[in-house]
Amino acid sequence: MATIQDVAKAAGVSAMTVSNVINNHPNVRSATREKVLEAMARLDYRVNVAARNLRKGRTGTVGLAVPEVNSSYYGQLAAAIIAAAERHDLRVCIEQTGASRENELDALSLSRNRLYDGLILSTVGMGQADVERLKVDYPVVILGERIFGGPVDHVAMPNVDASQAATHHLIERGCRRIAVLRGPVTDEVDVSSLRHTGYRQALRAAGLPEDPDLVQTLHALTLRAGAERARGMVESGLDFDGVFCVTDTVAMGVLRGLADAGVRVPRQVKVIGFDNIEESEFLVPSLSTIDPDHDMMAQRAVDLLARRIEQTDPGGSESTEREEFVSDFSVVVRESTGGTGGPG
Amino acid sequence: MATIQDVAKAAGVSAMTVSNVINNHPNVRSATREKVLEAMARLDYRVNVAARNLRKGRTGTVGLAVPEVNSSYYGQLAAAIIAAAERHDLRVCIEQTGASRENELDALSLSRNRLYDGLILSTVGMGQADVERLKVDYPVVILGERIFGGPVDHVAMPNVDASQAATHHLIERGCRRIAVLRGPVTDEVDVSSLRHTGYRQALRAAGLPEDPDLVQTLHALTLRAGAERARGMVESGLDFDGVFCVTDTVAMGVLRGLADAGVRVPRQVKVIGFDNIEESEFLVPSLSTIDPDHDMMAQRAVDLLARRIEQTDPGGSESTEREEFVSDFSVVVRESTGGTGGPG
DNA sequence: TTGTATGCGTTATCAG
DNA sequence: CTGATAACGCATACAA
Repeated sequence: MATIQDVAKAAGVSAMTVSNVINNHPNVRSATREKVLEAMARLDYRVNVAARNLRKGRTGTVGLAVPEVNSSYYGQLAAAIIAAAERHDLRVCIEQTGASRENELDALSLSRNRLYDGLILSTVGMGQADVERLKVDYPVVILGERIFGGPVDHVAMPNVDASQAATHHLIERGCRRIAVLRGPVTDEVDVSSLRHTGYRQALRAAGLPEDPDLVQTLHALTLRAGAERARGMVESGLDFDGVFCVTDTVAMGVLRGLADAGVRVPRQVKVIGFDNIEESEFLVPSLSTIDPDHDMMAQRAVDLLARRIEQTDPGGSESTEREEFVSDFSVVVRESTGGTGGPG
Repeated sequence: MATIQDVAKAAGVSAMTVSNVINNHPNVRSATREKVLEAMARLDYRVNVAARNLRKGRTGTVGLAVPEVNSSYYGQLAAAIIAAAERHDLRVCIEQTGASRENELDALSLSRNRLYDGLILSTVGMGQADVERLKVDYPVVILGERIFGGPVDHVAMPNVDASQAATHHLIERGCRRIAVLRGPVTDEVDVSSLRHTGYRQALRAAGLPEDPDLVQTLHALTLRAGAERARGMVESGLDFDGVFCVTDTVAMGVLRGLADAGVRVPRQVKVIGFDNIEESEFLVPSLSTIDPDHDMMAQRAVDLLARRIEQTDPGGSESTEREEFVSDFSVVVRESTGGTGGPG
């Protein structure tokens, strides 16, 4: 493999000049530049990123720690983040944490030994008690629900408000006995608890009672769990006419489970989810849901991280206050709540 | 940031000894080891991976170039590959190529400037004409359909056989006018052409005519394209009683489109897909499909790549013949072809 | 068992 | 505008 030295020799210049050409420094005569470029092409020169990283103290790569990529939600989030990072000339390396607190702390505390310039961490296992662990000396952006007021930038969804809006939408459509399908109860503030809170607020605002039987706790927010629970709810004779699912994935399972149980959606039961994953529009019936503007969230998370990374530069700008960004949202009305919104 | 030198000073030993401790070399007295570990902990020492990479000429990271991660299929593939890579102590960095030939060649010819020890490349844009470009001096494994007999290891699906089996299944179930929904016709051997071939073989084997009207070419293998085309087929009065979709994503769209058009599946039309993405089981009706054993494919791809990487080591084993691995497959019968296979 | 010296390939500094 | 020198942090011969 040709090095800068080899190129320099071949072009009859110094290594420094080659480096200047590579990095588009202005002070290079175009004749010299030509010579160097020719030599580089001839020797098929490639920069050695490891050497450059060592010298610059920067890798041009950020880590993205998410529970998994093989789910619609995180897959789409990852894609949006990769795209946003590209605009900052950053690569993205994905770490799968499996939603375990240990793995999240791992990704955080090591950040893979400074393999990354910064880390975007989607917290679903860590909690408020771990907030101290966020005090690390490299750029971190938290993407998620479980940590607030931490020492790092934070991008979150409007979970409570949006869930209230979703539930309110069901009420508007005439539902009076609305079930909520949520994840396990922990002592953390997580996606489920926040969205559950929004659900309760909507019931209260409408003067509807909160029936504990209508609170359905799943062991995991999966297709299968949603399907099984929906079937179980019908078979057990539970009286309900609406379902608010804390994720679209669960809602998709619920649609399947209700179909199994012979319940018609939206006629007998209306269903709404949360996330607006791509598939929702194409289900039968198409799924009403909350759209939290993922692209914007991804963009902001990357922008914040990139800013922090720049701040660690020698000539970087002043360190600024920690930022908390909450995305916008909208209610997407489709067939599962009586809308007409199938695809196209 | 503490370096090995700082630790050495703090522990009263040489940098060499610290290095030995870090890398678990045997020849260190345990007393010395303790001292060093204590100093490392006290200074919060982290190895500088850039320096180590430069020194070792190896990064411990492999690239995975796929068209996108925000699709069920590639998301699930990526997850499987990340998991398999972990077993080899390799990190995975995902490059999204957007299915463009240029980006694929890019990922290949640079391999990001030796940022990766090797590359798993899912080819959907490159073609046989680009086979020369695969002659690079670092480990590459091709995952896909469009390149055969190339100079690198190759992991592929049993596209033709499996598609024949899928179509045969429709025939068995009584279909006589079976449409195929495929991607754009190129002059390459790609997913669509191979699976289309399998479809034709099944028709021929059953003595069924090949009606060109039943060959439906989509501009893209997306949910929307599938849905729109299915609707169009019904509205145009096309006579068909079965659909073979070259991917589950398209099939999912088709189920939606047929529902829009008021066509009952499986009663009036039977549908089968290809890939067995996770969602297929939970659709209404659940989707029959081909399961090509993705985990096995991912595992093999990573194993092959890891082997090549080892071979580039100074003390590495002999270079071996290029390998071509074709996965197994099975037909998964669910409701969309009259099976009972809903979830649970 | 531990230490010394050297170089991996690049770029920042500063001198010419 | 170009070049010499040094240093980034680590790991490896080799010496002690």
